[in-house]
Amino acid sequence: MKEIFAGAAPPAPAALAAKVRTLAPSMTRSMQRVAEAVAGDPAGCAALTVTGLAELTGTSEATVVRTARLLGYPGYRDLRLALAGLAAQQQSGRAPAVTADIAVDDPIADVVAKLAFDEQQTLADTAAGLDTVQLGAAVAALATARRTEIYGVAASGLVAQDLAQKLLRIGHIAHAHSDPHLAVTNAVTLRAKDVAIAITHSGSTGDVIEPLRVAFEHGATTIAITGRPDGAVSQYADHVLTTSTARESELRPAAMSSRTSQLLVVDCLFVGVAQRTYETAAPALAASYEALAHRHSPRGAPSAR
Amino acid sequence: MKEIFAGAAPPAPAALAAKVRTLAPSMTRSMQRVAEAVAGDPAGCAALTVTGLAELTGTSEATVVRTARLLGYPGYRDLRLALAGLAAQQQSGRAPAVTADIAVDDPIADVVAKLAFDEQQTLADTAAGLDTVQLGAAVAALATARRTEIYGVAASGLVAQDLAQKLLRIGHIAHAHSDPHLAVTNAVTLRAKDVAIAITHSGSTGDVIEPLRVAFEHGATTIAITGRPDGAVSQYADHVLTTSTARESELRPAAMSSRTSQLLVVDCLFVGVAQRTYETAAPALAASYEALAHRHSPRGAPSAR
DNA sequence: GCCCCCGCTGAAAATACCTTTCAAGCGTGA
DNA sequence: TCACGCTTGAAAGGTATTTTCAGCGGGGGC
Repeated sequence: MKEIFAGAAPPAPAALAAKVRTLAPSMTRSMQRVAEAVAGDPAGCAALTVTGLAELTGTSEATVVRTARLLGYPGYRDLRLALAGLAAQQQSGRAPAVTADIAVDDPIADVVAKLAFDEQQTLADTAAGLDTVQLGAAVAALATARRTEIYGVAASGLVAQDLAQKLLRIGHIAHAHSDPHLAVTNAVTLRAKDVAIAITHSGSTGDVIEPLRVAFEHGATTIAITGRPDGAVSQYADHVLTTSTARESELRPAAMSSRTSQLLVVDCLFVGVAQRTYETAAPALAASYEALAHRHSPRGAPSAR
Repeated sequence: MKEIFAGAAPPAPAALAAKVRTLAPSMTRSMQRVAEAVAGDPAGCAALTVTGLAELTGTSEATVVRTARLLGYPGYRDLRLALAGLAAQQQSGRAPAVTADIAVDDPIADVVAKLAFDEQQTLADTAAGLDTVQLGAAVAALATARRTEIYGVAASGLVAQDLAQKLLRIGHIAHAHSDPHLAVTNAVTLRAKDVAIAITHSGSTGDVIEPLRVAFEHGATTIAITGRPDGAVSQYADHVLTTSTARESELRPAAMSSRTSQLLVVDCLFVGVAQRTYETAAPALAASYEALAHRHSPRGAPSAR
């Protein structure tokens, strides 16, 4: 896992707020205080030295440096540079206005606006935080895979199915599994050149980790799509793709934004694979479209208004 | 000199290139070399230490510091921070290239950016085009429904399942159907006070329209979620919720953006229902969360590194 | 034409800042 | 209750930045 992180995370430019949210759960109390200060006032913190930030957050220099490391920077110096960049970006217009939580008595129009905004934010965070090297490697593995098995339960199960559906449409052998027992028995049959993908927001869903572990130990290439790259699932993943974590609330379960984030990652995988296998993918897409045409009413497309 | 500058010039944020040009005439040869390097490649210079920049420009540390002072910063450290900010601004500035279609040879990073942007656009369009009156009526029907049946096939089938999962979590009786035959036989059993929802992007998917028609004729309240409000499905829908239609391309099937749009609508329905039934929904959500806790490894986050 | 003065320049010392180490404190599970 | 392991901050250690200072080169006066 060490190696994964070492190779994976070049300093993040704008994805800092997202990264803080992603990693916050795995932080200690003092580190969270530092991370919070940093995410809350990038400009202000960029002006401070290690000692200054340590005093501001009531911690020590060592803790500040540790936090910087956890966020993926070599040290505080580099975090500070990124902070300055972030501050400049925020300054120049697109200020990420903090959206209020959805309340019980919000009118329906507000609900629509808030949900749409939150999901847009989630997409931006995910795109910013996605490691394109890992993504590229995952795409390469998928493009040359003999077959692909995807494991996910509950909300992540739907994402798994979505990916399977798409890959099938471009002629790839792919299947999604929601049943943990069947998933494990399926994983046993995997070999090198096969690909296994686990999708879990928490990174610690046993029912999904287990099949990935089995696949990993049988020599398959394994990919984890998770909101917690430091979670247990990453142990058995050759490639880790990180989804963003938005704050949740009572009326807005985590499943909602994690799903949005996961779907974006899955779409990226799909498009990547389609690009790499364009010769076969393009005709396959066209053919599947053709095959479904008769399922729609004869005048399938009523004239546009 | 110290005092003069300290009082006079607050650090310049983005006007650095201009400042370099303005002050260039008053600079000595070595300082000009430094200033030139800094103005020419802010990002590159931001990555260098004093010593590095001195070597790069063939000068000494002292000269670099002097140049920084002349540009209005207390020292090189602060110039470097400003440089990082400038680099970040330039970076984020050249973003609007993402509106183009995804091409076969796009690098993976572009794919991520374009997909994220497109989906954000889809969300905005959907939110803008959603009829809150219809939405409110649909929510009202769902909130008081005895049970809810949701019909959708292929990609829309996953959206149907997503909604069913969510409604179940707050104690509503909901079920999603992908099998057209079972869907029809299920629709036959519906009565008044039951709700049927059809999800179809094209608005003309026979396999989904048929069960909705049956439900409609049996007196259930019917809702259509479709990208074509003038399509055949609307005939049998008491409430029509319109999803947005983004342009598609060879590598970006319509299913992708329609799914994003449909999910937003479904989330709005869910949150609306949760609001209206808050008394029972909140405890139910908490309980389902609790019930799943043991499915995750005891300590979700192994210690860092 | 030669010499002296002035200011630019870089090497090295001095300082500030960042990083690492280590032992004490604290919470946690047995 | 005790022991263990993780978290934490103080202080040592190292690196980057700043300052100092002496050398050097050019330009003008004699």
